[in-house]
Amino acid sequence: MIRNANRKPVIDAKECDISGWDMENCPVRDVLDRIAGKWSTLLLEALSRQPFRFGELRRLVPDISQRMLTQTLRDLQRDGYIDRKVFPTKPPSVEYRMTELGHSLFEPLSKVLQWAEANHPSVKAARVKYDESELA
Amino acid sequence: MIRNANRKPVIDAKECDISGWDMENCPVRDVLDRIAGKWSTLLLEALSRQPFRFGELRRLVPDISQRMLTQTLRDLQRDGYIDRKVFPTKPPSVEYRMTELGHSLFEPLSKVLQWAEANHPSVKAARVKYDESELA
DNA sequence: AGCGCTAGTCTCTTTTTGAGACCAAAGATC
DNA sequence: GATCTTTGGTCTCAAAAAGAGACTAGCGCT
Repeated sequence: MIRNANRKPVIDAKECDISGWDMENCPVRDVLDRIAGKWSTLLLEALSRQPFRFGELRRLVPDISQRMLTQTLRDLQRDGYIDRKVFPTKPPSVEYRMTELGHSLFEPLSKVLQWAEANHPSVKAARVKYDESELA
Repeated sequence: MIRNANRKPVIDAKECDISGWDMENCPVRDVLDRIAGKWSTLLLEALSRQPFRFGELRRLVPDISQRMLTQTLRDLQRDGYIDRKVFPTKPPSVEYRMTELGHSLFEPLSKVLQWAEANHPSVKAARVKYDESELA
């Protein structure tokens, strides 16, 4: 006998909210939407090591456009992860340096990076397996 | 005396490569580009608790479009973080369940989520401060 | 005189994302 | 028995975001 699709859901959505998930004004989303960008993590990793100047970062991440570099740095600065310091040279040079807040964020974040490095083979294997099964 | 902007860079990009950063075939980028999406983390958090069906996830994350839900789930499945199980009901029902790999990823990832929740006030404060200084 | 360096901005094109209609078959409702 | 709902999607079109590349200004070097 085929079960009805309208079987009872695994759990009601409202119950899940109770278990500590507030959709409106969600802190996790608010914070993560910023560091989840394509370039944010990369820049944070670089700056976690030491301060860098704009051009250095550009050379360090060759396939980032100047536009996105500027924008991502500004976003990170706005959220308080990095400091921007302008030296009154001609032409002016700018140094980006990770703040305390940035370092405290990077601590757990680096664990994810380590996981990524360690489990890259598993992920690649999963992809191959998926693509093969799709092909059929 | 004003320093020349052509002062020696803090460090040469090549040196940074030596300290363990391979730009081509970078595992960190390859893995993170997937979980860095706007929705991935949200779905992983939900599925880390328990399996959910498509419609349940849609109701749980109300502002995701069906299109992006489908696509994100497929990406997560392809990378081996979740399993997709179809029940031959009419209409068919589909259950998404986190794999072992997914759980092992979520362990460090949840630390970042916790950080986000804990430090949300600091981030919001930083934004206010930044916006005020920009306003001037 | 001409080139390169600095840290960006501006514009244009391409890619990604979002909103919503549409699907087919079965169950529930009226 | 006609209609409405529900399932898990796909398809199309519009809007937003990202990428590519030109352009800026003042100084040093050749």
